[in-house]
Amino acid sequence: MTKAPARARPRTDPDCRGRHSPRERVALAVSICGGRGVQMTALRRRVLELLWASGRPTGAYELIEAVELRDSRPVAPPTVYRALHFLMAQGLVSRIESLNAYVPCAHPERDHDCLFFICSDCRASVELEDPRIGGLLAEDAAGLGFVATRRTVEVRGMCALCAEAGAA
Amino acid sequence: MTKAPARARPRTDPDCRGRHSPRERVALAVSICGGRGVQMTALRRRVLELLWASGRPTGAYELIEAVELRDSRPVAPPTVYRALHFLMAQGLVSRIESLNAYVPCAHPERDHDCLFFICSDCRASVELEDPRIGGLLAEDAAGLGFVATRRTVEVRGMCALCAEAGAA
DNA sequence: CCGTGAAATGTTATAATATATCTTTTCTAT
DNA sequence: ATAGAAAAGATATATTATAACATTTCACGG
Repeated sequence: MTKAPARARPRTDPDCRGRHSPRERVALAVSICGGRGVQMTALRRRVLELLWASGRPTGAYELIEAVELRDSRPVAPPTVYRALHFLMAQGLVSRIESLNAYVPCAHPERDHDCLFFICSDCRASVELEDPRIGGLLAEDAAGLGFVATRRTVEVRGMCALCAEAGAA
Repeated sequence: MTKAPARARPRTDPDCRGRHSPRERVALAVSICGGRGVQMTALRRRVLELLWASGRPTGAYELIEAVELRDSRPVAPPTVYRALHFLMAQGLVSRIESLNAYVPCAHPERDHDCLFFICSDCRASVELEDPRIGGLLAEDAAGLGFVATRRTVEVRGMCALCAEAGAA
């Protein structure tokens, strides 16, 4: 008699940054694009690098400045917005709607359903996967006859570090 | 031996509009504000009325025009934005982040956790309550030591009516 | 009733975010 | 090499939201 399959559990993965460097992240993205036959151009790559380097949700205009700084040339908004649209379409970046900001996706290799915890204090965000939530949303959608294509789940509040600092 | 408490179930309530007129909705809001000792002014009330009348998520600038039309006078953005902030603070209106748009809350009398299903085709939105999702989010937050204050859950896709129309 | 202070609103200007459109460059595949 | 497609550059503008300060309104105590 085999063991019952484990219940789906949230995949806490708050800081893969510690285990995978931005360089590795970008290399993975390049490889994913290669496998899909889409172009990870220099600009798109630069935007992704900067997002990984930033460490927190980053606005489009901040990215524009960062690209200008890094590449020593003027860059207009559509340039960066186009790169962001591409990266989002490839699942390499997510937009945090409640911040008008962008974050690199921790696990682009999996087909994800991102769930963000955003600290109102330090503005950091943590990405989690919890397949149970997707399951409930699917169930609710089915009850409405609704065909879901995209899910946005964002939780605002205070992260453990800031709560600790505040309590001190 | 008493029956076990029923499991929490989603409260499907896609169209209370059919059962409660906008007038009733606004009257309820007025009464809630009265009970809280906050002022439901003419302007705030007008904005709420227009949101109920609209029947779909409505942008701030659309509301500005609607107020101007209804009240035959020019209205500047801060006027409407302030009313929206008030209504959101009272739980009478929610912002749909992924649309930059506002909707009246179906059940301001309950302390809710709104969950929106937004049709990309007809732009309508349906509000649902599913306490199970709040529960999972709370659990995930606790696992991170995160203290949640606000939840945004938005599902994009196609509603039953549009899917049907499209399939035809 | 009247004044007073707080809350709300009016007014003007501007910030922040995002896209439309057209041109030029670069890349891919033959 | 070169044609066609994709990407990026450039310019202008649309959309969403707030800052800052002036004026009005309103509840309440005198």
